[in-house]
Amino acid sequence: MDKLTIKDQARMQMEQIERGAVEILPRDDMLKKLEKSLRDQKPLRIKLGLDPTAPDIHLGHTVVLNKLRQFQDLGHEVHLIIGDFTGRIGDPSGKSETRKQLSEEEIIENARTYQEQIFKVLDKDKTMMHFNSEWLMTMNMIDVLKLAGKYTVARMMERDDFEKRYKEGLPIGVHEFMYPLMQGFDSVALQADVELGGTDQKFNLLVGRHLLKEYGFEPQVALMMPILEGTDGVQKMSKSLGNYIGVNDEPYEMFGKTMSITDSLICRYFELLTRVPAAEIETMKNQMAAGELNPRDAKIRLAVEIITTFHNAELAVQAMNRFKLVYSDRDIPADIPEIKVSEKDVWLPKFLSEHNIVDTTSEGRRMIKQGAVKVNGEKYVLEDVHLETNMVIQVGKRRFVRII
RNA sequence: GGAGGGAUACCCAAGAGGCUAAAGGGGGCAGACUGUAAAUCUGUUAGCGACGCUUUCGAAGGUUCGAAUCCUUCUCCCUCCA
Repeated sequence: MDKLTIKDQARMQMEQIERGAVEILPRDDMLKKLEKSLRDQKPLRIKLGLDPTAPDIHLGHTVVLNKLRQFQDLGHEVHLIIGDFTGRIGDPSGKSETRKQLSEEEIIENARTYQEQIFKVLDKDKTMMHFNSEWLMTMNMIDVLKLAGKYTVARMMERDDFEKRYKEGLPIGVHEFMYPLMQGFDSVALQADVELGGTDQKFNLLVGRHLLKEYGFEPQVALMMPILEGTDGVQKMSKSLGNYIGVNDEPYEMFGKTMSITDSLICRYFELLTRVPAAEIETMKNQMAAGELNPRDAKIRLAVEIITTFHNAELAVQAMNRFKLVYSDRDIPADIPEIKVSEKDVWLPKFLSEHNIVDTTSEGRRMIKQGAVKVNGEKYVLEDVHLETNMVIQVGKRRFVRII
């Protein structure tokens, strides 16, 4: 192992870097940068920009974070940029409408929450944090115009979402044109070697590459990771769509959400979210196709892997057991919320809404009418109920309370 | 600056004075089924101690026995022309 040439080492790094990546632009530059880094014994500067809009990180974000972690393990430097300044504009990427602008307090709070979660994946000691207000805030109008002059409206309009919005008659704020330029300027400020992003970031990443050149630096390489589909299997995972699994979700919540993904997503999740070797994933895929492996069991394993990563193995097993109890055995879990009552004879819809088991009394009535309510495991169709100590009320499959 | 067009529930989208708490689709929730919070099918999807009442069709006024629908003003968006 001592006699590996620099080219060989670079190739080995490249192989790891390419795993899971959708596109590396340009690939040759990546390889050259790796070689140079090895030769000069100087780590590459890997950049990732974060828009502090949603404070909660979900598994979709971790796809890119995992890749960053890989770079760290290969000895490179990770630079995270909290877009505290750009967050005030809102990234137009993949949006059919203009984003809300954030207040300063929101941004600070979100950035703080971000950091807490990010280090579940990244190595804190090898990560550098920046706020892009550091350099964007101090620019004056001349600097801004100079920056704006580096790109043309026509090229800006090439961007998929701008074009689409324009055609569909949806508004595009002029300030939104500045977003890719500012993100690109972040790369200039950092002199980034590589910038990571989802495939939706392609345009922004390439603008960064262009700007580095314009400002007389070595252009960055753009590395794009796939966008993870949410639990619905159709749209990308996002908090606003509600199809996400958050890294801060409780183990049981994570388990359930993982079990709710569509079967066709199982292998993809394994590939992008776990460290299960590719060969093993391939085997599972074949077994499922052949009917030898129940997709449910594959999902159980997936859920355990995910919870182990973000919590620990013990909690993962607990969550699994609870899930099996509730769904496979149709039983009542042990640790359900308890409600202390003084009144014994209650109107159930009101009771359920008062204790946040349903949102409104109307919904409560609906649930009863639909046969979704069970008392001590028996279907309950009346609206009035006489409560007793230790009585268990269930609404739907996963909402339980115990009366004490 | 001028001329047209538009805003409907969580989202998309019908409706053009009473039959509209508002079609249809998506999403959500529930039931059945099972292999699971998968797939499929079915139901349901403003609130209220409720065969009634209250709020809801960009906002505010007005016409009318009666308005999402007609009128006025305002806000926001789009298109074309400058």
